[in-house]
Amino acid sequence: MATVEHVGGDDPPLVALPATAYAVLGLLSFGRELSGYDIKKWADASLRHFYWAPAISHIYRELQRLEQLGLVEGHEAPQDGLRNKRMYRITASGRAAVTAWLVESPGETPMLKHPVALRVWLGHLVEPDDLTRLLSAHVDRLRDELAQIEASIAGVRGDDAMRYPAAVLQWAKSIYEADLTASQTLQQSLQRAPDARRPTR
Amino acid sequence: MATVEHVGGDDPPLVALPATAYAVLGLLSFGRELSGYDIKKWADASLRHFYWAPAISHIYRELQRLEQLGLVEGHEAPQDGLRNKRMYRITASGRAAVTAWLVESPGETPMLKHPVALRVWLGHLVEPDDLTRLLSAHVDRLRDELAQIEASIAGVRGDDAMRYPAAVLQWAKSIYEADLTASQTLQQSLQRAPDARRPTR
DNA sequence: CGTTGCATGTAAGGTGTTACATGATTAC
DNA sequence: GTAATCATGTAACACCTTACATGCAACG
Repeated sequence: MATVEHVGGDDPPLVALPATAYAVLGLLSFGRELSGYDIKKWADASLRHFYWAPAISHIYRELQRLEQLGLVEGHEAPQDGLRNKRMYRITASGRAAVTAWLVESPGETPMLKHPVALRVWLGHLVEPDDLTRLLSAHVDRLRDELAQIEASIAGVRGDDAMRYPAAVLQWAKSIYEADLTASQTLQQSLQRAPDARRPTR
Repeated sequence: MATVEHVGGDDPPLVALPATAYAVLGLLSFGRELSGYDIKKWADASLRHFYWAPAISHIYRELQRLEQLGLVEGHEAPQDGLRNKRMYRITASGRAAVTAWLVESPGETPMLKHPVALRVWLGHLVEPDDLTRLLSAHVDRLRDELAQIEASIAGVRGDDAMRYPAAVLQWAKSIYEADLTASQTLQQSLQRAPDARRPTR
């Protein structure tokens, strides 16, 4: 991967990168200059809820790669007192690359990696009480996450390009709400019909 | 990682393994002997919907590691005409390890990696029609997945330990249904309030 | 007669993580 | 004074995937 292939008329270049690289490029496609640190914060507030919670070190390496490929441009921005920032902006070919990826790549299947579900799935190995506690903690965490999503929605500037991020956060909110109610239902159904025997332990 | 640490009274040993290793161990904890191939099929029919869709090669390597750690035991099972199967069963210390992990490890946060959401989030880069088509395709895929989940639920044997897998599949069904309705709502909301200007492209 | 299913495994390499190094400023 | 925030980056390494190698049986 990470090789640049010229396809068809030699322009625009189609770049084979992982989806997460396009996510970083996408964050820069809203027009503002961002530092690696800015990207991390924005990703944590927004992208995290439906796509990715990147490690900060990973973002820095991704930005280096994207710069080598000419998809972003970085420059030092002196900060008084503080350490210099390195600010990045997307290039024309970067913008073309994300757009091409969006249109051409046939969207992979979504994936849900839910450790709580995995634990309940293995419920026969633990005491029923353990599951109840697990699900309660999960519901609490969901309430937290829902509050954060609402804060992110409130924080979105009302301009044009931001319509889509706002709409997706709204969609994400529905998903987490569904998780919340389904988890409560699950908890109740496990209590209502408790095991006759001891768990196989 | 993958080192065995003895904690406290030297028994049971606490094993530091990735969650996916415990998923494989968990599949074996239902008591039946399974081959790598069996595990792959079962994971694809069940685990995939809420946790993991492992590569078959990964499963084979994971089983090797688990055997070296003494958490599973494998033996050759001659098949007439066909290639030999290598069947695995969980050991007592394997069962102790999964159970300890379930009880002690404080469940990581779930993660949702949703390429469709990412694309809609970047909606300002594409034509509105592209998003409509994307969401339609997504809804179709969801209907497929829901049908598969229902098939898996129907295929679950009605015995004792299988209560939990059935309950989790039911939970997963709710999540996918929520995705379906939220995606339809999203699609409509994007059509109802179309962009005044051309997309910034 | 080609594809799909059954069945196992190795090799190579990309993706993404944690740990570490560094250092100023602000808040408790 | 100690923690948190701002800010960037390297090194090491674990995780997991794709590609490849192999081969029989059954279905259309």
